[in-house]
Amino acid sequence: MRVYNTLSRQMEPVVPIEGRRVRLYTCGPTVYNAAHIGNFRTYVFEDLLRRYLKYSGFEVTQVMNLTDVDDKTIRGSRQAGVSLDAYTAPFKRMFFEDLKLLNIEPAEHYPAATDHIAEVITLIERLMARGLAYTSDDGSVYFSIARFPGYGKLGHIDMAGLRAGARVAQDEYEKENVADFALWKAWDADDGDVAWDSPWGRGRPGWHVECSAMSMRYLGESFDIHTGGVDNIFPHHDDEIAQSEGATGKPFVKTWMHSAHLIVDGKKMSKSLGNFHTLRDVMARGYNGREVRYVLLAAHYRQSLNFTFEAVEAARSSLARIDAFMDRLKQAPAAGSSLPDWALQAETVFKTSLDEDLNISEALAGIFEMVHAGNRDLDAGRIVWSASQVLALLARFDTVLGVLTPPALAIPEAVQVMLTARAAARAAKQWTESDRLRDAMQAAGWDVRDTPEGQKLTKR
RNA sequence: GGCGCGAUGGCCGAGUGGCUAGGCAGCGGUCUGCAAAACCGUUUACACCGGUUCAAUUCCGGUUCGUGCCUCCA
Repeated sequence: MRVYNTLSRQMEPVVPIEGRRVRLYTCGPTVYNAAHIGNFRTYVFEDLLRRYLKYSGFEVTQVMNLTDVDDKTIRGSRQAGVSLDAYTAPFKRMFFEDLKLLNIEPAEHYPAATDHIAEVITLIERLMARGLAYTSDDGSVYFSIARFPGYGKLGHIDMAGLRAGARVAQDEYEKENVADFALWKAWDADDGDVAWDSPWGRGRPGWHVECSAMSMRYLGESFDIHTGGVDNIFPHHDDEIAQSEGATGKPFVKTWMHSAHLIVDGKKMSKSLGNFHTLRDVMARGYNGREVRYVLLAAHYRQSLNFTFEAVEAARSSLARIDAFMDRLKQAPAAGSSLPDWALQAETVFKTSLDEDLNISEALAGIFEMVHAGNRDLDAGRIVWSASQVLALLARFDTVLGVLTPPALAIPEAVQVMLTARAAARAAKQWTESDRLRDAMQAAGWDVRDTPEGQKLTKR
């Protein structure tokens, strides 16, 4: 398996530092609101990576952090008039619910920043001891980028060429260099009661430092893969490299992987354009997590993805096609004991495609070609292969894709009654009554079609 | 200004120096009481201008348009 490493800007083979275990750190959410579908694009990409590593025979230890203390969470809790914990708790809960809706496999660890203040302080002390950090008069601690050679290597930022721009806050005059970043922020009135004791006085951690502290705690000082959205390359991930390598003197991360952004209707998602969607917004329009997952999954992770409701509709139809094929396989007579050639080919395509930087589009194309070939055989009654083995192969694909298993159908009582009545009407060849019941079920959101095995229901 | 990415048929989205990606939608047919599903067939491509080459959607240069980052945004 090869992946694109942002650090080297090249494709590189995945070779774990230790044995077959891949240690993976994935930047998680800041829990100050409901995550939007753009966030989930990244989490779905990370889930694909995790699942495919396992499919390829690696073991995975994944960490996803929860940022539960920063400017936004503090501001939110103050506005709501509740404690920081009380403010972030529901967003944490909602985040895990959303992961479940999208069938994202749980990581091994979900450390929260507020539970790791001790680790943060220890890390800052190491940086102080090595002369890479300094305190300001108000009791904040900054990282000195001038004392860390190679700062900006991930984002390929040439610090000499940076414009001293409008986005540098006015009140940060205490820093030696405008690009120095806070490791520890001294308490001020806006922080309310959010503060921890430290050797430098009361305060709270800077943003970047939590990721270094928590990744080292759970994955060690050097680990295999670190991921996030492209916007995190600089400064966040470059700052992590500076802090971590500055403190340990060891390489921090071997491979950096970044997902491109999602756009909506061809434009950047923003609240002012009215194209800003949370997962719940999309589901409120009648789509399910599986359909959304398919849309987010189906495009290559380094390509920006255009999210439209038309695409969700297309995802629904595509999935229905696969569902119908799997249904047919379940009904197929027991015949041969091995896989047909077209299934073996799909397996090869699946592997060679995903091996090459997770080329999901090609892998899915391989599956659709398999559906096509399988249907043709089924129509022709040319079944000299084992349907159950084909189903088992699809199930193995699904350990990676997580979209092939349709949600269980809970048929409402009223629909069940109509279904039974319609079966009777059909037996008596009362077509008018049969059609009336079909329309009624359709109005209730259920499509019914007639097959040699009887009626089949599909939820719309 | 610096460092990047992209432009493929009605829509989404792979890929390749010569050989049908795939999905959705459309059209014709088979099947069906009628449908649906499925299958078969089928229409619409590689932004523009040059160059390299026997051959360019693919490589190189330029143009246009879009887009990301450049100090706490996945």
